[in-house]
Amino acid sequence: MLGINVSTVSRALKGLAGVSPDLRQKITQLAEKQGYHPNPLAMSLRYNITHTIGIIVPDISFNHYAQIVKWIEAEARMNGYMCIVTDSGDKLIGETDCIQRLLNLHVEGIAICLSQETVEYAHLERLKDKHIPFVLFDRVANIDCPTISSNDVESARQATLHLIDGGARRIAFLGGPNRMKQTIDRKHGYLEALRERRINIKKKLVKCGHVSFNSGLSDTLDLLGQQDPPDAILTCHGMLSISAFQAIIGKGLRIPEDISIIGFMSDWVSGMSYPRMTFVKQNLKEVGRKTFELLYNQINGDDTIRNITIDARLNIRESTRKGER
Amino acid sequence: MLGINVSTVSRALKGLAGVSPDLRQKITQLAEKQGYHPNPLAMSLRYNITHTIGIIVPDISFNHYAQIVKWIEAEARMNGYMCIVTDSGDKLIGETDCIQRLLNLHVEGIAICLSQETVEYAHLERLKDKHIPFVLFDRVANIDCPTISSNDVESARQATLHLIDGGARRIAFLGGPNRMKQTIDRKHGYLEALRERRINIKKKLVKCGHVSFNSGLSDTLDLLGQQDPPDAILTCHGMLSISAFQAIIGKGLRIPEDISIIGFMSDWVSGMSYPRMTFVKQNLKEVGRKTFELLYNQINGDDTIRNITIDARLNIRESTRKGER
DNA sequence: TTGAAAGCGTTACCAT
DNA sequence: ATGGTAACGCTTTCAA
Repeated sequence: MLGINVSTVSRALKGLAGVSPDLRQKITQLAEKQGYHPNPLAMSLRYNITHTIGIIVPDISFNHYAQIVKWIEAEARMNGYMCIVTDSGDKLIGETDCIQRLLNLHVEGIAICLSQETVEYAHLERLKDKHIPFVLFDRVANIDCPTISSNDVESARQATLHLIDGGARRIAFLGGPNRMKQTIDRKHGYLEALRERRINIKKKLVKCGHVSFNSGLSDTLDLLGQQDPPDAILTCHGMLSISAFQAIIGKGLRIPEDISIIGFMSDWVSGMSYPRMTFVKQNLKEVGRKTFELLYNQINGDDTIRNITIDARLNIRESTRKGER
Repeated sequence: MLGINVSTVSRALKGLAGVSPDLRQKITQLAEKQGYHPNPLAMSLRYNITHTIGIIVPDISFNHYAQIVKWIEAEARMNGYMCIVTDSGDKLIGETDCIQRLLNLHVEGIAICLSQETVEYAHLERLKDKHIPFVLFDRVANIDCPTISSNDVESARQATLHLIDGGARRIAFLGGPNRMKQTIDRKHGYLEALRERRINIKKKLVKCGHVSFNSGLSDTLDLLGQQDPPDAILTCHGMLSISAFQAIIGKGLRIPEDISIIGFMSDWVSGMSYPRMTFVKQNLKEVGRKTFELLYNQINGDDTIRNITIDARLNIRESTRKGER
C-alpha cells in the first residue's frame, strides 16, 4: 500500500535499525489502522516455533485434572504460550493418539498426565528420540524424564497414621491399577504407616482395581460385605473417594461412627459431603505452575532432568474419628 | 532422497493420477519408513485451513464447563478438528483477550460461553464483521448469532413448582448478575411459577449478584438472617448451589425440614451432598455436540442462524419436601 | 536507507 | 509420467 518493500516494513514493525524515522512512522500508523497482526503460521513454518504446548489429561471433565490444566494454562499465557488440551479417555491408545495429533500441530512441548493403563513407555521413548520436550505431571512414571508429582508416599502415610490414631485397626486401601506409580506410592505410604504402628496387613483389605466410579462402588461394597469389614478406608483417587463415600452412605452406615474415610480431593468437594470428608489436599496450583516451568525450560534448551515433588497436606474434617492422644 | 521432484511426491502421496505405479510404490514405502506426516502448518499458511477451533469458558476448573468442553472436544476430534481451550476468568477483558489470541492462531471458529460480566457485545460484532464463525453456548445472549442453551425458563419453572408443591411459600431466588440472560431466563421461570400458583413475589427474596462462592455464601446468609427467612431456595448456578448449601448447613439448619434447596448441578455433586440435592440436570453432552455441530456447519458455509434449546430435567432427591398432591 | 531474494512445506498449474 | 514454479507471510542476509 505504501509502495515499499516488505523487508522495510518488517524492520520498521520490529523496531530494528535501518529505517528512516519518517517512513517508520508511516508504516506503524498504517499497520495500526489496518489492524495488522503478524501471522504466526508463517513464523511457525519458517522457524518451527508455534508458541503452543499440548496438554494430555485422562479426563478433562474431572475436577482434579481441570484444575491443574487451569494453572498450566495461566502460567503458559503469562509466557506467551497457548495450550492445546486433549483428553486421553484414561486409555493408552487415547494417549498415543493425542501425542500424535499434538506432534502434527507442531507443539513445542507436551505436558502429560498418564492414563491408568499406561505401564509401557514406548510412546514416551519415541518423544525422547525425536527430542520433543515433555513433562509428566500428577500421574508420573519411573522413567528418565522430568516429572512433577505430589508427595504421594508421605501424604498416604500421614492419612493412614491419622486413621490409626483415631482408633481404626482394620484399614482398607482403595486404589487404582497395581502397576500405576501413583497407586504404588500411595499404597507404599499406607503399608509403611501400618508397619510403623505394628498393625497386621490384611491382603483382603487392599483393593487395587480400575479407577472409575463403578469400580470404586463395587470394590467398596465388597469390602463392606466381608466377614470382618474395615473400620476405615483410605481412598486414593478423587473418583474412588466419591464412589466409596456413596457406597457407604447407600448401605446406611454412619460416618465416622461405623467407618472412617479419607479421600484425595479438593476443598469444595469435601465441603459438600456430609459429614465433610477428611482429605489429602494437593497443591494443584503449584503442580500446574511447575509443570509449565519445567516444560518451558526444556523448550529453551535446558536439558537437566528434574523430578519435583509438591507437598500435599492432610485436612482433617468430620469423616474420621479424632485421635485419643 | 529418491532424486525426484516434490510435485511427483505430492501426487503419489495424495493418490492422484499421473504417477507410474512403480515410482508410487517406492514413494509410499519410503514415506512410511521415514514416518512422514504432512506439515499442517504449511497447509495452513497456504490455504488458511488450520482444522482448529477455539473454546472460551469462564472457568475451566469448574465441572460444569469442563464437561461441556469434553464433549465439544470429542465431537471435534471425530471431525478432524483440534480444540484450543482458553479461560476468560469469567471477565469481559479476559474474553476479548482470548478471542484476540485465538484469532492470532487462525482458528477456524470459536465456541464461546460468555463471562458473567458480558453485557455489551462489540467484541462479538467484530467477529461477525470479520466473518469469523462463532457460536455461543450455555451462557448466551440476545444477539443475532447461533446459540445453544439449556431450557432455562422451563426448568426453573418446574423447579419452583416442585418447591411450591412441597409446601414452600417463601421461595428465594439466588442467581447471577441481573443483566445476564441465563439469570434473566431462570428468574423468569421462577416468577412465572409463582404467578401461576398465585404466590406473592417478595423482592427481598430475590438475590441477583455475582457468581462466585463467596458471593453465594454471603447472599444466602443474608437471606437466612432476614426477619421472615425463606422456606426454600432456588439456586441458579452450580457454584451458587454449593455455597448456598454450605451456608445453610453451616448455620445448623436442617434440609429439607427447615428449608428446601434446589441447584443446577451434575449427578455426582448431588450424590455427594447429604441430603442429596434435588437438582436441574442439563444435558451437557448434547450441548457440547450441538455446539460443535453449529460451528462446523458455519465453517462449511452454512449461514443459517439456529438458536437451539436443549431440554433440562428436574431430578428429585432429598433436599426438597415432597408434594402432598 | 532501502530493495531483492531465499527459505520454511505443501499443492496446483503449466510445461515438458 | 514427471519436472518446474508460484503462492501462502514472514524474517534474515546480502546487495545496492
